[in-house]
Amino acid sequence: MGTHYPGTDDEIRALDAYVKLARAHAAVDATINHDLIEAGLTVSQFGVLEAIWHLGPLPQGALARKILRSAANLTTVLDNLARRDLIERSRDPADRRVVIVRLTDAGRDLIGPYLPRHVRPVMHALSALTPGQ
Amino acid sequence: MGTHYPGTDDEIRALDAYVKLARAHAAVDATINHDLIEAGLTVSQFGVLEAIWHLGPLPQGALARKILRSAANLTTVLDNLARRDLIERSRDPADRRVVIVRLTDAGRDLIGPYLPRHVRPVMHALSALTPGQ
DNA sequence: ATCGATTAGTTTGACGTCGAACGATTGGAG
DNA sequence: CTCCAATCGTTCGACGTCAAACTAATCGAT
Repeated sequence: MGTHYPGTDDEIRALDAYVKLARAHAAVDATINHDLIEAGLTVSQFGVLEAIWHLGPLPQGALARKILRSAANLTTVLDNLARRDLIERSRDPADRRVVIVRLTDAGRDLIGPYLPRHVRPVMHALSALTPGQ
Repeated sequence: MGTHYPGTDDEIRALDAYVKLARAHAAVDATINHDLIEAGLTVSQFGVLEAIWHLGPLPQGALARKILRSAANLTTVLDNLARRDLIERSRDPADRRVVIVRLTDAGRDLIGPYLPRHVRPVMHALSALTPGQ
């Protein structure tokens, strides 16, 4: 974003820290993204699959909080996963407002073997970074 | 995203660090976003206005690199700013491929007085955060 | 002078993201 | 039992974001 604000030393330090933080996150995210794209997944999609892989079928609301997204957004992300038959949705019989999200076999096949492979790029991106921070 | 990966200590530490980084960035960004929304600006729009406020009229490409966005994306962001008459675009007579972006009077009126007010929330978000990091 | 390679921006298509408004369902107060 | 408020998820509208394909313009080598 550029730090051209002519403020006090404190202000300049704060902006600097923010820019560093943003860049660090962007750098790691870029690596992760690149890694995920090869599996045909976005970060949010991966988050969903990872969550239900480890925790089992979940209500949509819990899932949204888990991956830090809005309920509205999760609807979209799940639509895209469901279109590829990686997840399926079903009403909770006990409370018919609730939608339970579960992995399909195809989803399990995709995310299961992928998890171990995914960790390495994350570690690499971080190790290339944390010294500077 | 949740750290449920059952890996080595190193892997768990790396994922932890990543999650912390992501959350830190999200937290600061949320505060900044909230602050900007009151001015009716997105982060990218703010970045554009801030850049040309400090640096003067810029070619679109330079602007894209400055705010770390793709050229395609900048086209969209500038469209939205131009629709509100906050910036204007003109061809560079010396190289007619180049589009020069400049602030309008309305843009200057909006961003000029806003800059000092904008710094405070950033500092506040950061100071509430950096101890944990 | 010409033609191919390069560069600046735009368009297109796909996905993400949110807030606000909305329909369906549930649970509680009376 | 009835009705109203709260909750869950979807829809809608607006914006952001990128890669890839494209147009226009420029530059360079022949």
